[in-house]
Amino acid sequence: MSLADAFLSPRQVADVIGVSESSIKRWCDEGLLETIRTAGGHRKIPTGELLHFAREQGYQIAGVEAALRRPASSHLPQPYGVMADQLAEALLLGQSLTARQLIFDLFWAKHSVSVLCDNVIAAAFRVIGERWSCRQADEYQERRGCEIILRILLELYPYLQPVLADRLAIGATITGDNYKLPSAMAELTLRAARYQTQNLGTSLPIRSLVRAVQDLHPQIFWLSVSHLVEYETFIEEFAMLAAACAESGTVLIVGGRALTAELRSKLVYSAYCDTMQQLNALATSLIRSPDSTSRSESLTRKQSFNPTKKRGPF
Amino acid sequence: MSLADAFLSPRQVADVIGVSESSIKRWCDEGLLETIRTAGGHRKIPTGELLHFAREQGYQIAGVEAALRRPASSHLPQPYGVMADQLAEALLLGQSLTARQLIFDLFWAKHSVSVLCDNVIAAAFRVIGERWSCRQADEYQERRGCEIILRILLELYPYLQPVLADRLAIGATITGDNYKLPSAMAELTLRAARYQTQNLGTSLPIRSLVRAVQDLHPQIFWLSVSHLVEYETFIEEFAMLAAACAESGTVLIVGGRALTAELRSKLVYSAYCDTMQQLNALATSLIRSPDSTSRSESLTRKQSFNPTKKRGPF
DNA sequence: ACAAAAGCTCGTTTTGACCGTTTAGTCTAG
DNA sequence: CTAGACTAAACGGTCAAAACGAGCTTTTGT
Repeated sequence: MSLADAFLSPRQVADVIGVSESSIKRWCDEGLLETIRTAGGHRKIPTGELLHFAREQGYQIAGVEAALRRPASSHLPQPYGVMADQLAEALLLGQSLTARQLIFDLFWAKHSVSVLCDNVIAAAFRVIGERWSCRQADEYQERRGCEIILRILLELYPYLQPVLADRLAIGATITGDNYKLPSAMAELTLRAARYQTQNLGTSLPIRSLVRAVQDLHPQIFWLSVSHLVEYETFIEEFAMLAAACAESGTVLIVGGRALTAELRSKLVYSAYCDTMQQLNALATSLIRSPDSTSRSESLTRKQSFNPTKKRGPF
Repeated sequence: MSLADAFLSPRQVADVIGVSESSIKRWCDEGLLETIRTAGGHRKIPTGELLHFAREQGYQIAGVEAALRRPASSHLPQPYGVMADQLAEALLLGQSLTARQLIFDLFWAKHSVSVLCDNVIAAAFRVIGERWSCRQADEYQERRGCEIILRILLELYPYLQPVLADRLAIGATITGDNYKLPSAMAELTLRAARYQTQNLGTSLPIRSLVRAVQDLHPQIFWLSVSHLVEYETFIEEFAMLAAACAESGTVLIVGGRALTAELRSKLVYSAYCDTMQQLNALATSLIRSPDSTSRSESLTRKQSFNPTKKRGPF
């Protein structure tokens, strides 16, 4: 557990995934595994990179991982709708292991986290929402399912590629909005896009978010608005947040089902995202063209990332 | 972070970049790392030089702060107060790695999770609360710290003893109470006491909690009440929950700073816990004498687990 | 059969563990 | 407040184990 495990030698990596040391070295040199070199020229592989590589190549990692995701489950690529239904079922019943298996199988099958969030997790919660409105599910079942998913999402982090230096994204939800899941998915998506992330939590006053932007100067600020209590004050205070973001060169990305088109017309922001895939596309494009984060342009040019009318997970 | 971190020992540098102390010393002597020598001949590496070297070699040093925390100069078990202060500091600065290292160090040193929750985590948040009331800390810092701790606590689960069969504990917070941390600590404590746990989440209507008890028939139901909005209806609805617990032979354990002595006098429950250590003692005693959960006795005999007046973490 | 990928060999270089000795820092007694 | 005692950590040096690179052999997949 100590930090000493941050880097591994080729021998260690070879043992873990069960190939020869030579292969590891070759792969390192070919760039399949991101490695650093010691002063003397020895390769060092960051543990995170190993986990990412293992998923990429489909290698099973000896030990805990193998037990966690036994290949027993069906390898047939089921359509997302079916997976979402299965996940919804498992979550309603509180079967956290089944849910985890399901998510990990998909993740291991190299589905991107943004796709996973949109097509499976958000979809599952839409199913759960329908059941709930039909009185076929109780509130505690939905909430328990939410807690389960939140934990599973956290378990994915170690398998993501290492973060890029100087790429910070922070985010939160506003006062009165206690929906953790959309914000958690946004965080995961941005982390998968190699941003270092800090989740400030739910139900924070915009006043405090402004200070966070001023203190941390993130490249991205995500704001998830699933529930809105004070319409007027929100519009007012949101302007302060936008101003702070403009000031620090931060891209302000908003999302959430409480942001109706009518409300959005009264807000100034950098981008609106309906889905995690849009968020992913946006985050990736920002890395490729870092100049678009320049102070002068970040808030003036609204980006449109809303091609579909399908209700998003935010 | 203490100020005296201008210079590092070879050991510290070795920990940060993940090589042996010998290598660091060799590199120093070869001039790859510029070093100062003390009068007695010990090497001292300026932090700036380390950062420069790491950048040169491509090392990602995420855990500088964490490693810098090591020099504590003595393996003497620091008093909990000091640890709590250090943890509060790290959390306020958003240094998740430092916080994690700190918690894990204590955990590895075989401190029980309940002690850890009470004397370090809860204590740290009291410190943060004081800072906040003195305007020395912002709300987002407190909330970010809370998110960080929640994740660290989740990381501990894999290291706990397996659960005992047929020992289920579920819990939640009531509508309007969005304090996740006390409930999360309660869950961890019960899990450490070998209960299978299900956290239903925050801000749930008691009506739904009743249904959860009826559906799941847990041995324990924990209810954390940190914030109370509707005093009267709470008293009323709580009686329903107590009745449901009595019905299913569930031990109803309550806690939280919103439960004043005056309010408690109007409630019927199995036990009130001020601290996680009390909760732990209670949970353990229930396993040893499972007959005490029998339907007839569970709610009639109130247990007193409140020997101190110290404000608890609930 | 054949090309590409994986694994192996070998002489050289780097690393990390070991160990007896010295320094730094803390604690206690005068 | 200083002196001496004591412990943890750093020192220097040695040496076996491990990693390096380059070229060669075996396996795999079509």
